[in-house]
Amino acid sequence: MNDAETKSATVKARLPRGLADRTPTDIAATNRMMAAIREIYELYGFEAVETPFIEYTEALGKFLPDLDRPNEGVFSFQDDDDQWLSLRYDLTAPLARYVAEHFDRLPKPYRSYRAGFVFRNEKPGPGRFRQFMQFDADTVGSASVAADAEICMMAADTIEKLGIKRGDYVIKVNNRKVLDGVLEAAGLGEGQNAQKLIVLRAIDKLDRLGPEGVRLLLGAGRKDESGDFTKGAELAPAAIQRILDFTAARASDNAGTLERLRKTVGDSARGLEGVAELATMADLFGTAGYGDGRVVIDPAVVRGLEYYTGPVYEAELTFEVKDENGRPMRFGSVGGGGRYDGLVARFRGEPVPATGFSVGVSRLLAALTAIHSPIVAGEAQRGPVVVLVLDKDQVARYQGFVSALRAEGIRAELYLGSAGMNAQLKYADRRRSVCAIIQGSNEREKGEIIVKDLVLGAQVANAAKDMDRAEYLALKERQQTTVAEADLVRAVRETLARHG
RNA sequence: GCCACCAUAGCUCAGUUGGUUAGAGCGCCGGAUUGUGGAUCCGGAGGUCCCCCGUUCAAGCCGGGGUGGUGGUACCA
Repeated sequence: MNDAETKSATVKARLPRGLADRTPTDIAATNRMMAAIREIYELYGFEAVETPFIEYTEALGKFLPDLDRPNEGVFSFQDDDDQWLSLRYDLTAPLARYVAEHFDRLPKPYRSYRAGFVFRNEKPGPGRFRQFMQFDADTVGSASVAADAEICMMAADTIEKLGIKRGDYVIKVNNRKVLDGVLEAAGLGEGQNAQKLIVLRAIDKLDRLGPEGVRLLLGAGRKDESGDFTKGAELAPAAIQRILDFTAARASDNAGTLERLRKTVGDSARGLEGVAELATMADLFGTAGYGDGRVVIDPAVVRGLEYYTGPVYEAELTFEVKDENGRPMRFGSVGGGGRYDGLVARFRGEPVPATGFSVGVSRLLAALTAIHSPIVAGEAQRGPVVVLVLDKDQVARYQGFVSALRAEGIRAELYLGSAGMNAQLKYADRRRSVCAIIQGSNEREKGEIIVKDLVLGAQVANAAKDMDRAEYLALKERQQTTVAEADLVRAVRETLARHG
């Protein structure tokens, strides 16, 4: 095979878009985040459960019966019996399936948490991935808004536990029933679900498009800068104004917001029920001390998902995140949730109230990385002790040093490459090893080994940039100690102890 | 899906009105030191200039088409 053929036969190493490899640093940062979240969730009395990545598509509610295939947004494939399977796109639908399947043996209300990757076949962007990690907590079997309020407060605790300061985030709360009431008052009744959905999506864009953009979407439609036209909800001007009043109803405090909401829903019974729920939650927040800006009622929050039936919540970072070119990055919410009283009922036929919250771990990690947060910028782990190979015919002897260290529980490895001493030390440096073990013929004849302290060496090198070579070499000598082979473990222990 | 912009070494980029053998910095590998990483100096490897077609004596550069990427927008069940 000539070069050209070799080249064309080579597979290009590339990752599909929207997916990411995780480096040791990423993994360590994620683990720290997960541990923090778990600690709060368990403190609140939630217990762990885990479901698989794959579910029947119909269990996820993503099968399109009219088209006889799953929704495009989910990764799907057919089993050998032709049944459609899908990768889960969130952790809520699989939980609903789990609870329905094991209903009789679960304590009710059932409080559980779970973490894992979810998959969405959508166009990726900054903070948007096709595989990403979520960390959810849900209470199934309680219709009380106390369950919703608790989850909002836990969300606040969780975000803070992740090292985000009070004031740098906010948990926004709204209620779908209030929105329903507003739509009712605006003349949109039961049968107009398609239009309701358009309204929902339009309100969801409020932060990007502003009230005027949303007004267009609620009316005839909106043409964006690129000339693309989005069809609107075709509502009457009075109805549009009522909806915009609703989204702008947030006042300086929760009591003021509730007062405005009462006016906006008019005499819609459902709307008033929603306002009453929000009032009860506001009381709970106030009593628990979360009414200080950590949890606020914000009617502009609706969330895009259809299945929410009552309170909805969203966790937002309030500081601006910029990319390396200084441009602001749009991350969206770093968590959210709400009440979904209908999801379990799909499996059981009887209503089972449920509410839950989801932390977008991947998105949060991306945001924290972008601002160089110390939570995610922790030092990479120290590497193992590296035993150098100076004489290739002495490998067995070197391997013996490695075994002796491992037997004492000290992480150690034999250099397995083929490079010279220089490169071997570079390797140990790259591995962030604390020390390297060196034995050439001179030492071997005396039954000795050298323990070279790489951390101390780095410190000396930094402080010694402009000394002459002789001085530099003299200092270098101090970074290594020569001991008898029998003292190997003791000498390594001392070196490790010096650097924590 | 629609719109805009972009594509030259592992990375960030330069490359003249179209003109021989396409460059820099960083990184990587090696040496200076029988046998000592990170500083310094020296050397080396590394390229289908995204692909195809066209214009031309001549294309990294011009034209057309494609592919890929980025951003916005839509969709996000």
